[in-house]
Amino acid sequence: MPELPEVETVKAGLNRLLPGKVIIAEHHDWPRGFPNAEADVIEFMIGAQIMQIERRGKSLVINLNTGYSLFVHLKMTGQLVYIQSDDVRWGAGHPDDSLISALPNKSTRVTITFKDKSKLFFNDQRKFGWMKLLPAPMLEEESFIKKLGPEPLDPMFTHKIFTQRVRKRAGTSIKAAILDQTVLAGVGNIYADESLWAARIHPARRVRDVDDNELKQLHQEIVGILRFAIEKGGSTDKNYVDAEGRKGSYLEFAKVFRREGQECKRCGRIIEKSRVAGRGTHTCSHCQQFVDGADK
DNA sequence: CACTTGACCTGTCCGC
DNA sequence: TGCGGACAGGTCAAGT
Repeated sequence: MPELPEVETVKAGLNRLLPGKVIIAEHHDWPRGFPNAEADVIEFMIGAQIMQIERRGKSLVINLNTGYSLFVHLKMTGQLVYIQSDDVRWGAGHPDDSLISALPNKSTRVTITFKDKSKLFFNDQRKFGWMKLLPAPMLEEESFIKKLGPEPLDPMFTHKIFTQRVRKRAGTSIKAAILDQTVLAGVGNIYADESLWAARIHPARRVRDVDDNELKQLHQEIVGILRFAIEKGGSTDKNYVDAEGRKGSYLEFAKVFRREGQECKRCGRIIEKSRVAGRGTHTCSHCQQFVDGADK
């Protein structure tokens, strides 16, 4: 569920909290959550100082002063939560209005302890997320990063670049095309549905049946919605929290996502839920007409 | 090669 | 109340 706005929010929080911290210990109990955590690798993070944290698509890069970086993907239910040593949520079980009451909890996969006794917890209920410790040159060689498309919020990402890249997926649905991380990096199910509603494009339409003006509009909506979602701290559907355990509020402003059965804010018709590109998909059947191409 | 589907997981919800 | 199954959706591998 963490998509670009959520990961960007986590990144900003970590950048306020972590730089300068010195790692003194690492603990993990889910091997696939930290697949290269052998002792001779971990030694490159023990004693290391945290530098800047970066984001690429939906993944995070926590740079260390040893030349190594922690490469993290939160996938669907991953969280990176930082807790001061005197925080009541740390093991005390004091419920509050955040989603995090006590840490570590049963979803905690990795715990990183700093010299000042504060901790960073990597929690992941569904165990799809992972982190890897890699030297900078290997990070650039990671096929996952190499294949990622452009960053939507980069000023260089114009509607012309967007159109050119989306058109390479002519035979697939427009929703599948914008979810493809090699076309552009960072859009997931929530913002795909929201952008397509805003641009009045039915998600199941083939790319070849969507005209250039529509793609230009879609590009504008994607960029605008991602920026707005970052302002709102991202979307919390079930699990997502930022680096301090706080929920995001974008879904209060969502027009279609998880709003099936409600009235469309533009035309008043009922929002429907269907399945497109293998994902739950929310549309207004009036605002987003499904038009099949005249060919075939 | 282009594209779709299933696997990876756990927690929740729904019908019986 | 319990149980089976569907569903949630990011990414990769396997299948068509």
